[in-house]
Amino acid sequence: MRQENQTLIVESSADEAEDQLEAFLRHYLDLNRDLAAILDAVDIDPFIHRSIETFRGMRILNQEVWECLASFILSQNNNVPRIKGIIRTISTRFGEKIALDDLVDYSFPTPQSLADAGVETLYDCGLGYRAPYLWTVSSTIAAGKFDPEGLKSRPYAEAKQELMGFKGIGEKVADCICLFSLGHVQALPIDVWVKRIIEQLYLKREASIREIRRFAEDYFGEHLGYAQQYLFHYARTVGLENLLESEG
DNA sequence: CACCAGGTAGATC
DNA sequence: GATCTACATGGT
Repeated sequence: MRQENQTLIVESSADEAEDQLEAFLRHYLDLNRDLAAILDAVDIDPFIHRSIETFRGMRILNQEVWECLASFILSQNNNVPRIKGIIRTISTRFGEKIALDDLVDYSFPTPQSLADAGVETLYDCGLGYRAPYLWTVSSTIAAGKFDPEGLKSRPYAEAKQELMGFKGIGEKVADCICLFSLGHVQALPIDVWVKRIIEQLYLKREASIREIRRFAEDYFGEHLGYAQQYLFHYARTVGLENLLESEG
């Protein structure tokens, strides 16, 4: 998939009809959402203004629920390169091989394949203490006792609560799943970065998770998740210090 | 050898 | 509820 100016060019080895592939991609890339309206609504101060100015067009993907859920369980108290490495490892070991011309890659493993692999094998992939978390959810899904895709029909608060029922899924990971795979743009995953951003840019002091959430919900409103994404991306790629300077 | 990384569970007050 | 700590692993 590549973009040339205003055109997206897609090549696929799947045997789907063209219009189905297009419909899928429109949803996956969140193109059906009125981004301009959202950015307009959250563009309320110099910090987020600069983030929007710099990254206008960035959208939040609607990832597959299972892949998103599993990936964010692995993300807890972990760094991005290692998270990527672990996902790469389990995909190579338990996913399906996918080929397009001379490109070869592996799909994200199914719940069943991870359930079959067993906890010990997952430890071997370097998951650390997250191994039993991932294995348990995998097994529950494989046994038909939980349907991740079924969460799509539920309101934000319900989906979040159900997700938090699993060991290894706390508030932050649940919010990631809600935002990145269920389309709930009011969800706010508060990780160390979001905490830092709200504290340094807005509150000018240390604050608890509860305080951060209360402030951000009140301040940004219903499109909180998108506001977060623009600030987060600016802080991580350009730098939080650069945002601080954009005041006034 | 400390400290950190897209946190969470369990214990405790 | 708010606060404290252990937790696997790999990188500075």
